[in-house]
Amino acid sequence: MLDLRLLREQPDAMRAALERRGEPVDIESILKLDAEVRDLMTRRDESRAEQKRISKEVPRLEGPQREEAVARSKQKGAEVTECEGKLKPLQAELQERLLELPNVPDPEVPDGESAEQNVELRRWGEPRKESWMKDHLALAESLDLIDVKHSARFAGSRTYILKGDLVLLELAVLRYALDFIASRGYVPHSPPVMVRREAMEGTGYLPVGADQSYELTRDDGWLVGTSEVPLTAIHAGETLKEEDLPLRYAGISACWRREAGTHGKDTHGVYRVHQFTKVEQVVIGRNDRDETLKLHEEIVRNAEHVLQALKLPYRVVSLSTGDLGRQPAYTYDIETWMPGRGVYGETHSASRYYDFQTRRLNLRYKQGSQKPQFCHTLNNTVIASPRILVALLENYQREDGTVAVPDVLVPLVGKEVLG
RNA sequence: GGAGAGGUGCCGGAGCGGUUGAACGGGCCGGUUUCGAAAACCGGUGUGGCCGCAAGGUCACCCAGGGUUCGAAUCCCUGCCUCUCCGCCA
Repeated sequence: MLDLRLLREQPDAMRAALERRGEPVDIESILKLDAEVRDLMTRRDESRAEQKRISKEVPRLEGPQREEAVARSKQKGAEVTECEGKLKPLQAELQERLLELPNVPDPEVPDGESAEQNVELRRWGEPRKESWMKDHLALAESLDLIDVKHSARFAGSRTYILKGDLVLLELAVLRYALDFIASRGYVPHSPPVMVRREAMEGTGYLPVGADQSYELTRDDGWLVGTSEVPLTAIHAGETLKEEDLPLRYAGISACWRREAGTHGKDTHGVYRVHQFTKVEQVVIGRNDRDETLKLHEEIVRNAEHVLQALKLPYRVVSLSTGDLGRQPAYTYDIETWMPGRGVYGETHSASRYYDFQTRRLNLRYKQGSQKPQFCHTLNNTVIASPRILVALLENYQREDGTVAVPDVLVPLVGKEVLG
């Protein structure tokens, strides 16, 4: 959520910044609503102040004087009720409109209409693509490591069954990622993946984007698409102590995505699925842009470190305004080389939000007697499976049709070759 | 699923219809005292909205949302959460 004060004070600059996302933004009608709301609030408060004054007199009065005071107080009460009747729907609408606005892209975000205009920042490793290489599904099926035919029958599209050694590899890579991120001071959390509306709304996944999440209709609940949601919501409504920041959290959880609007896209194998497991890093920091930029670099480098340990070639790109999600102000994606696809595929997404999420969550901090301020938030993937398995299988396959286990995972898998 | 108890400020804990933003104790901050510290004593100690250059004014907030009343932390209803007991089940 954006700062209403900023919208009031510099509407033109805000509109221009938001419209870089390629959609027209109607700030005027929001400001009009805001003005009406404030006017009604003033009138409401004045009536209520008068009513309070009168009703304090009541116990000291008797007879007709008392009757008269009660009547006047009642009159003021009616005015209050009238103002509130008008105020409520307007406030609800204003809140709704504010929740619908996306974040302001940072000036550094490259202009663009889509992922085509994302800017590559750096590459690591040597991408390999040999003629004998298979894609991950053909490879895994030949080794009996993935079964999508049976899962489709009883669980639907975009589902999968990992089997045999691949289960060990998945657990190993998740464990490796968790151990690594914990060693960097990120406290591991295994959070609920079923959360209330407020947590989804507070992190920006609602109301816009509701069609991307699974809603539990019998109960008040939503399945999260990432543990960013529960981890960022942990301290919602609290005022943290400045000296405790930044909080570095890691989450491991199941993640659920409806993938609405992606029919026919990435349908092969387990690249794009409805349920997956992810180790995530979340940072809750001070309202300090320089520090936030440093933390952003930190979480990207953390992920790069894991990919380098796994010896997977990757590149880092800066998302353009056309590819940037609604909540982040800036996002780096890390794309890992996938020989089967012959391209780099997105495996990580590292975003900074500034105070966009914390305004929604009412998550603040303060130092001593200073005024509370909204925290900044950031997050990034550490490892997401099965997508990372696509990269591991395809990059580690050998000409004889077997798959090697990355050195750093051998102790965790308990073997050097899959199959 | 059934029965009961309860949710008050940083913490503990009063208040149960009017002058209570909230007694009292603890914590924390500042001061007095001290060579220094402890103890003691004195003072201070929430957040948000609106108006205002400011000083300040005003409204709201005692889990949340409704209601009763001239007036609610206090009464009523609903929801959420916690605890105890019973049932059921991993």
